[in-house]
Amino acid sequence: MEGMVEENGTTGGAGTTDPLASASSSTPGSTPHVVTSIVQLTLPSQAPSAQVQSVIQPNQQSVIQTASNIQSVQIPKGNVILVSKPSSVIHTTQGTLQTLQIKPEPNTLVNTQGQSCSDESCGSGDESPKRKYREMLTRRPSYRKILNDLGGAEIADNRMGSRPGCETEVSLSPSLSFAPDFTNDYFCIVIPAGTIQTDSGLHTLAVSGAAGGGAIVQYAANQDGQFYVPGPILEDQTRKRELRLMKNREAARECRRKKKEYIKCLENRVAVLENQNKALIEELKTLKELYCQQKTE
DNA sequence: ACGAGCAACCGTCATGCCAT
DNA sequence: ATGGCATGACGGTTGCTCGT
Repeated sequence: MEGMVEENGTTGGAGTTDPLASASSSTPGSTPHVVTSIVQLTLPSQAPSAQVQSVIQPNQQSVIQTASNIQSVQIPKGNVILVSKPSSVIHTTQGTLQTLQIKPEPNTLVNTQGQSCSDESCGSGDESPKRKYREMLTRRPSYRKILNDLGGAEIADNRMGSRPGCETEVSLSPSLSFAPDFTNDYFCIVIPAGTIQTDSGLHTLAVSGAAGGGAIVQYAANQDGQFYVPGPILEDQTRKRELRLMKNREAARECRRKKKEYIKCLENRVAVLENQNKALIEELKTLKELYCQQKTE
């Protein structure tokens, strides 16, 4: 296990990396005990030039390293991961999910635990068609749960800044929506006439949907049949909704970013395992030949 | 040029999970 | 119990490719 020949794939920028292709297109070395291979890995939100390489070594170690600012992480199970980007999730050849937390000094030890991927059951008494349809679909374990199972990898809190221009639409019920008019300090015309039956005076209206969170809105009706909602109350609820939508928007962005990273790491793990498999097959072949030679002598 | 098909991305909603 | 966060699902938009 002394000789080392490397195979090195090439890749484009972060958006065009295909670790699977780069891994499968390579060929193992011809030296009998060579089981080292390099698979390129590009982590999301890195500069295109910041490529990452994954190396399988004879003792089945897995090494992932970037082109710059290399930090090494020794993993007890015989995996070595070199990364320069925090909050990355790496699958190693051991079949375990590795979560990485980069610390200032190199050779940082990271946790190595198995990944639990048990499905969640989602029973519910709600029998709405949409709910039924949703229940038909399987729900993956959340990335947060996976990370928690792994011992709590810290995801960098690099959220993007908020964007202006949120909607002002407020949903009152599945069939009602309106655009508040804040030119009036006290009441806004909110609902077309005829959508709700009412008598005169002030009424209360339950705001439905996750956005509203079951809030109660007071409203009044005029002779034209138009409904009014007290401005300050509506303004407050609209502000809360906008805040929530904004936060959720950013959360969705972050979630997608993590998901992409997770998928890339899975793809790279496939590439690593393929290379490892290839190398082991090669080694087995060599040992068989050696055995046959000795047998014939 | 134009429409269909597709993939990527985004915002929103619904809901599970966790901390308090 | 409740609020906040994370994420799956859904629908819409946009850009690209390809066939006509």
